[in-house]
Amino acid sequence: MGVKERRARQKKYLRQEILDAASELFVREGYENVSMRRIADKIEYSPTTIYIYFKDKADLLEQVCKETFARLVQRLTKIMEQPGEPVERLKRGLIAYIEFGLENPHHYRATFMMPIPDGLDHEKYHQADSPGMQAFSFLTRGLTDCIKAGKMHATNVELAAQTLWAGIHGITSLLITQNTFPWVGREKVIHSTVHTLVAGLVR
Amino acid sequence: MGVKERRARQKKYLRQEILDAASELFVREGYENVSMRRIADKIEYSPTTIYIYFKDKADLLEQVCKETFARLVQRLTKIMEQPGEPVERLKRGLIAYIEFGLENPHHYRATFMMPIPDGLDHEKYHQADSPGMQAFSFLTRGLTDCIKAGKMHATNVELAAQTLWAGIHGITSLLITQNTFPWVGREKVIHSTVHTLVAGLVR
DNA sequence: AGAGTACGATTAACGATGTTAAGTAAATGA
DNA sequence: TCATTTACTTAACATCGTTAATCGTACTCT
Repeated sequence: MGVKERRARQKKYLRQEILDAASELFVREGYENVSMRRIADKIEYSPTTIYIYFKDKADLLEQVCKETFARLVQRLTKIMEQPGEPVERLKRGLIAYIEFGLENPHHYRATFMMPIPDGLDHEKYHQADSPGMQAFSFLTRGLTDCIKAGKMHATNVELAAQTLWAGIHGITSLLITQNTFPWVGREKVIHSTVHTLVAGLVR
Repeated sequence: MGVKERRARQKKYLRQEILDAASELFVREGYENVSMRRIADKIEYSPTTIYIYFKDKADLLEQVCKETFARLVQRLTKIMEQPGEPVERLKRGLIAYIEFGLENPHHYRATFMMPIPDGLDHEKYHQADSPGMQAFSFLTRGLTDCIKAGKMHATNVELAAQTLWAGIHGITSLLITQNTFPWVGREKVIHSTVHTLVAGLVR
């Protein structure tokens, strides 16, 4: 009776293969420069096959990004588990977020720099279990840790977290899109942003 | 002999008409949802006519954004001319920038949230006279005003300006793309971002 | 005034895109 | 063994940005 299962396994395998091919192409050339036909060529299937496994191109991208951001969550978890001074830990988390975005510019762009599709997924998009939201929740956790340790005044944690997010998203996205801008130095401006944000909050 | 001039005037007129039509459509529906044919329909010309006045669709968008950002520069100039406490003035400028971005989300997205085209315009893109750079220069000017007034320590003005830009760009772009996110309140988070940034810098 | 020309604008077409409908062939279940 | 489901493909549609070829006319020059 293991037939059904074998088929399901094969199906899952091809799905993953599509995901991998799409991911590699998206990473290398960017979402809008990759066509469904190119992805299909890469895995040596017909273009329409992809539509059996994914609703459309946007859905495919969404799944690819989900995978990628799960890795970010993993990385942040590791940082937050480490002991030590909570403010320094928070800073390390912020920097990890930024570096992750710069390592995966196309995925980052797709998840945080694209207009949310017109579909009525208004709620679905910011569900707590989505990798994006999970990553965000690390901010509030890191902040409460700082407050508990008396390193920060407890005003409005949610507001502070959103402020932090804005800041690190800002430098991440700017470095991605404006990479020809005469930055004073990538590392420098990353550090300065993180430092300024935290300094502005601890005060 | 005014013939040449009349023709030039007519040409300029149509060019402006294309610009206006494109701008309105871009604003209403976003760059990628507007086709050349739609723009042509709106002004009741053939699609190919647009190519007489603009190199391609990207060029058209660039010119549209140029126009829009000239308005931002105008607004910032007005703010910077006003007398008063320089830190407060800087803050007003930052908020004006953010509000401008939120008022013109499609243009803002086009100029600051899109990957810079592969063309070798690496230098052309960040020329000092481009509206984007002009807007940025207000930051350094606002900062030096603060330093001169003794309200801020003079460390690295350029670095501080870039940090500020990252921050205000962050909240602007996030509010544009993640408009379904459960923000604690648009005004609140804008104010918090601006406040945190300057607080982190003055210290 | 008439021939030549330059130029604004158009028609037609190309290649590529995302996506759907219809069809095929093989594996499955009765 | 025959019907049905399943995985996949071929063909096609509508639309896109863009180019080439062409048309018509207002202008220039002799």
